[in-house]
Amino acid sequence: MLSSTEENYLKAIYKISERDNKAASTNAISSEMSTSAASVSDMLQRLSSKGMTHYEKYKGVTLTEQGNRIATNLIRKHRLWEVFLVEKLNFTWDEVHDMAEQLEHIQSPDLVNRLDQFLEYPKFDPHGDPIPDADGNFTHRRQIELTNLTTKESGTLVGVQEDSSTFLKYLDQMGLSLGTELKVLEKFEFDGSVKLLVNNKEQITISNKVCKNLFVKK
Amino acid sequence: MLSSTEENYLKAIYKISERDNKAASTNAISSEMSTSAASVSDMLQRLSSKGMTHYEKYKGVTLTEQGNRIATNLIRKHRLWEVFLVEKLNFTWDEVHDMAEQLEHIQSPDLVNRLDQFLEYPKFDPHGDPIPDADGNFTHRRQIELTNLTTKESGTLVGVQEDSSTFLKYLDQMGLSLGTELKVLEKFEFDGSVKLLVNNKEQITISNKVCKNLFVKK
DNA sequence: TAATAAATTTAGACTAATCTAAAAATAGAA
DNA sequence: TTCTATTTTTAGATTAGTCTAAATTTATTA
Ligand SMILES: [Mn+2]
Ligand SMILES: [Mn+2]
Ligand SMILES: [Mn+2]
Ligand SMILES: [Mn+2]
Repeated sequence: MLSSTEENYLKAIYKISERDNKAASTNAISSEMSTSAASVSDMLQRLSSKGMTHYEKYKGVTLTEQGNRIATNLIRKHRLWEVFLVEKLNFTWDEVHDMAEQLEHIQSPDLVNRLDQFLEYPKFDPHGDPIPDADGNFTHRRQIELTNLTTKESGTLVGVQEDSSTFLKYLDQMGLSLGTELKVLEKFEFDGSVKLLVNNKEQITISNKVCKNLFVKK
Repeated sequence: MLSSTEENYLKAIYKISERDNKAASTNAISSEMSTSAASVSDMLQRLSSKGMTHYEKYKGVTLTEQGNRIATNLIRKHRLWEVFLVEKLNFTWDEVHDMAEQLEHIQSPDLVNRLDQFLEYPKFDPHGDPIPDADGNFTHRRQIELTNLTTKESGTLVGVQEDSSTFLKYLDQMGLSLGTELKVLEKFEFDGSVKLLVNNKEQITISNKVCKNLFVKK
């Protein structure tokens, strides 16, 4: 059985490996978790001795099959709890992450599966992220960055990259939520900002940085 | 903000003070929590320096108003989560305690109240224990120990003292659950065991020890 | 390729929570 | 009331997780 701290390291390693498609470096983990590189280095040895990671000094870490299974299950729990908080307790999508960070560490052989059943097996969380099933399989969704749409192309907002509260509240204010229909009216070369038609009604302009954090389906 | 460990100490102190109607002794806490008396002694000083307890060396501890508020809220969270697990996720009453022990430590200003609303403000948990409201007020229930019923008296089972899984499973096997109608047919002086009529149907005999753990309402 | 910069690991220290063993204080019995 | 048993506290160690500073290794650049 792992501590919450160890579990968080596994999640960070999973996230980084997935993003960069290579072994997670000490510094990358350190910055992801806001801890010192020294602490990370220390923890990597412990996780390896517990069979959770493959680790060679100075070369970074990857998850073992067991480590991967635990990380995936944490993501499953995190996202199912987020669905619960939004669907059943009526929290907004910007409020749930911190609670889910705690709830994902609840140890119980059965709880997550009962929750899954209670929620009727949702495939995506409130931020559009896929929820792995009990075997760790994700539903793959063909989604592209909003920046990849060309002028006059349309798409549906299906996901966000960031899930910080400030970013999500900004989206709310702009009238953007999952399911919103978007049409690219104009792309400004100068700073990469984009003028959009939202749900065939309002026009808004958003920065390149915001665009990069939005996923759409054509 | 307190650690889970500190919170557990407050709960133990609350429980003991309530049961014995006096300051909780180091040994009582030690045995309640299965830790050494030395650890307890150490923790009591820390909790006092944080303003959670009134503590005088060798005299035991009581909770301050703040300590009491936190302990009560922990009990509120624990019991509401138990209701959730039984009512919504269909766990049985003997399965939920350990999960609730973890869930009660989730920190969120709002979660417990949303949960309370979602569950439609239950007044009692699956073991018949009262759930304090957001202000810390308990619904008092006039309940008596089954041992206090005399021969030929009847009552409804409304609560259990113990909530260990083994005890609850035993009750299930005997056909006893909250709401069950009981009539005392005979009391055996020799060992304090009692013959009962259950729901005006079956007859069972239970030991004195079991009796002491059952609460009924006449 | 050699020097320098960056990344990583090691060394040593700190805190929370725990323990055992020893010392001190309180309570109970003679 | 004095001795003894019990309870409680203190002393000293240990482990997980963290830190800063120093040492080491790897990568980059001249
Ligand atoms: Mn999240
Ligand atoms: Mn999410
Ligand atoms: Mn319980
Ligand atoms: Mn209960």
